[in-house]
Amino acid sequence: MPAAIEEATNVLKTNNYKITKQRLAMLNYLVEEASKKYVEVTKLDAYMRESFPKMSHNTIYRNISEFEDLGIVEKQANGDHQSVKFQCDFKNEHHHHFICNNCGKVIELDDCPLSEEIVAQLPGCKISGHLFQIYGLCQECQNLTNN
Amino acid sequence: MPAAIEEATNVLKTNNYKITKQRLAMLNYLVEEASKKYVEVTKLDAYMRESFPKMSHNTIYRNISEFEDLGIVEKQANGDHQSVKFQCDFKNEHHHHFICNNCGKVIELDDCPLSEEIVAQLPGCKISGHLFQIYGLCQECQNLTNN
DNA sequence: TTCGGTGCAAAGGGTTTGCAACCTG
DNA sequence: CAGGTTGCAAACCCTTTGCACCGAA
Repeated sequence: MPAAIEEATNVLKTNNYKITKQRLAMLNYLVEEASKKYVEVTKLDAYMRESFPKMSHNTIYRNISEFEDLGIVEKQANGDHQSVKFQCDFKNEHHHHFICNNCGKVIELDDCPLSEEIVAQLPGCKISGHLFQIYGLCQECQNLTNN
Repeated sequence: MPAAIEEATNVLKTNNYKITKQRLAMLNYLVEEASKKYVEVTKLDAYMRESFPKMSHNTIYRNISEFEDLGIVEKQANGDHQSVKFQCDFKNEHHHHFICNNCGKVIELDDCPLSEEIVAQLPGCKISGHLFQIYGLCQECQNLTNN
């Protein structure tokens, strides 16, 4: 069993969630397909139901939601679609991403742009979070579209 | 007629869109309610159909989409909801926002965090855009929730 | 054995579509 | 008057819900 999946199942166990075939199948897919890029939830749903025809939307969506609560998965609303990414480390380290518009690939950035000068522009505001993402085409996808 | 609406109708005319009662009603609402904050499209839809019971979803959603194409409106996907904000100046000046999680109020920031150091971390990538938003509670909403 | 997890099927909510009638320019 | 725009109603897609059965611990 890959380390990432073992980590994830430990998180589940620790939080009194049971390890089921369906959850393992979803984790497998996420580790394979969504470790370095965001995958649309609808694609995950379609894939799971193709591979395991009896699996229900119910199971898929509820588990994704639980994975999110546990920090196993990161969810974001990009355009009209919800996408998820497997959280390789569960340390919840603060980081930002470049995201390829074509393939969804993610590149982590070193810096966080939330400087003190910016905070100073928001007197009286209680800041609870922020979002910083860069969009574009990764090198591979540029090559593809040039052909 | 408020200047903002005149500006918007000019954009419409310039692009060969007709000025209809419905579009004016929507612009009015947007100028009133969505000039300094994001408003959920569903709220706009509900309000328009309450004020003008014969107005159809069709009209509302298509017009919002056209307004977006023309730069009259800014759309964003926040969580599960689509929200829109009226673009006060159509100059498409580059700026970022603090957005209040409670009332949707927007405060413009002076700085853009896309530095050269960050770009340098993405060799070979073609950057097409970026997003930087700070979330939290504005002063007014903090006071409300404390009561 | 127990209760959390699942499959099934149906409902729900937001958004889009097709088309005839309408109205702006 | 013509073609863009609208209203109506239904379809659509994604997601959630209710409930009886199942199976991990």
